[in-house]
Amino acid sequence: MTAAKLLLIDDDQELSELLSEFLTSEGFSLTCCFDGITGLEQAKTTDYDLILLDVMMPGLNGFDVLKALGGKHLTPILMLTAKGDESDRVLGLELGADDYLAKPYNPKELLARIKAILRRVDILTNKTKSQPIQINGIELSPASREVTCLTKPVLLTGTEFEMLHLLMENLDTIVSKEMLSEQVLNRPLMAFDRSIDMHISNIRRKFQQFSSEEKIKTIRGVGYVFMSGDK
Amino acid sequence: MTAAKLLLIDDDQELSELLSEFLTSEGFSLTCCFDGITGLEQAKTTDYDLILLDVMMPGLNGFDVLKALGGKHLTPILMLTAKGDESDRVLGLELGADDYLAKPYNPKELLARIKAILRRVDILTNKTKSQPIQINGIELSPASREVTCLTKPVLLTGTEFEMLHLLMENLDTIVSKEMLSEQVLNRPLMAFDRSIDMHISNIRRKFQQFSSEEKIKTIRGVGYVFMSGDK
DNA sequence: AGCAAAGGGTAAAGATTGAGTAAATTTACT
DNA sequence: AGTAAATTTACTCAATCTTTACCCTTTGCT
Repeated sequence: MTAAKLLLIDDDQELSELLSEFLTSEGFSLTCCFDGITGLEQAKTTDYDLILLDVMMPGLNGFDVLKALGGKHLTPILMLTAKGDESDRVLGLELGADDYLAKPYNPKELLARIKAILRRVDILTNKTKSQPIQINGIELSPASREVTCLTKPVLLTGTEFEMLHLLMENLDTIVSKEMLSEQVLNRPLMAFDRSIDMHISNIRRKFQQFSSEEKIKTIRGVGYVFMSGDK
Repeated sequence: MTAAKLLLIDDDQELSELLSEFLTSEGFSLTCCFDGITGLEQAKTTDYDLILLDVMMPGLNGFDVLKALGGKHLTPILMLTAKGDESDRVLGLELGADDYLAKPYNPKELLARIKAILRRVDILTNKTKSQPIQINGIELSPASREVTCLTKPVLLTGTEFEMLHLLMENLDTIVSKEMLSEQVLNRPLMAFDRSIDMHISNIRRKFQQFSSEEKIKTIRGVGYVFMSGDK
């Protein structure tokens, strides 16, 4: 696994320094913010693997940041606090934190908890990616990278396969062009990039001979949806 | 969400009883095992959403169970222990536990931690899509960008969809033209801009064939309201 | 009531944007 | 080098968004 990107939000610069050194030596890449506002800004603009969030901060405190991020942020959050207060812990977890560690903490335990969270994320995001998907006569098997339509094989290129896979994983849910570009082509979507359109076009063509009904619906200005079609 | 299935592995029957009662009252479905071997057996044969695992048990202890389950079990594990020993916690987390709570614990905190883990799993397996909105026979699904009126599809353009979405989210609440312009068209409202009026007009027209009653009410000089209509 | 002014409804025209795709080019792999 | 795949180019066309224009309704004033 490539170095996980962590975001540390803590007003204690000295402690941050120490922690930064420790975690960097453990192979993480760490960004530090010393107040809630810049921390929140960072969290919203950059995609981190995990956020370490101190509760006690002047201005925007940890709970405020948690609230501002909303309940469904994708990035896991580990809260740090000087208080050992239990109701505090409960509140943090209810607001959307994933774990809670009281200061002063053992760096080893912090490390272990960070790893535990990242491992869970890793397991869960890889799990779905290996199970075959069957929808409406189309079967896609990630393990063998084969796709069949009504049991007959459909020969897709690697990118076409991944694109179809991502769409089928998100059945009846829009997958934006940005998402397709980032997840499949591994680069941000650029203006006037017609590459995705091309691949979609090719996928559609390869399926045409088997079935006339269009499974991949275009959502103009947004992306594409793989439709289950049972309406 | 349907009731999460939990597995409790703890040799302390009395405590298990209490915990079982508490968690059941919180809407979980709980299975108890009183030793490591049966616990391991259960964990392997049935698909639980979360395992609560006591460390101190005669025979196979919590760590042994953890090891036996292997590093990449899909089910998250929360360990419970009488010891507050840090190295113990670190060991547990390294062996694949997702969280660690020392006895005696506050039931509220346990509950919060259980929920935090389940929420993380939920987010990562992305079952938490943006929820469809249903009002008065009209259903709007943000995920697939589809709108139906009395189960029949209504074909809206992107802007029309977003405008209706914003109005339906603010049921019975006025949405100003300024708001509509900024949120949907991404620009400040200008004098003599009739664009919003046009879109509203088009939305109304597309719904006319299904129902005569007007859902979108005009508030002269201010904006529009989507009416729940039950008065 | 009468009137003027402002705001909204909407058809139609015009402008703009985004998608489809053939073909050419580049890239990546053998 | 040879080949398959991916990307870019270039062009068309269709969807859809905006503007215009005209009419109707409401509001507020005398």
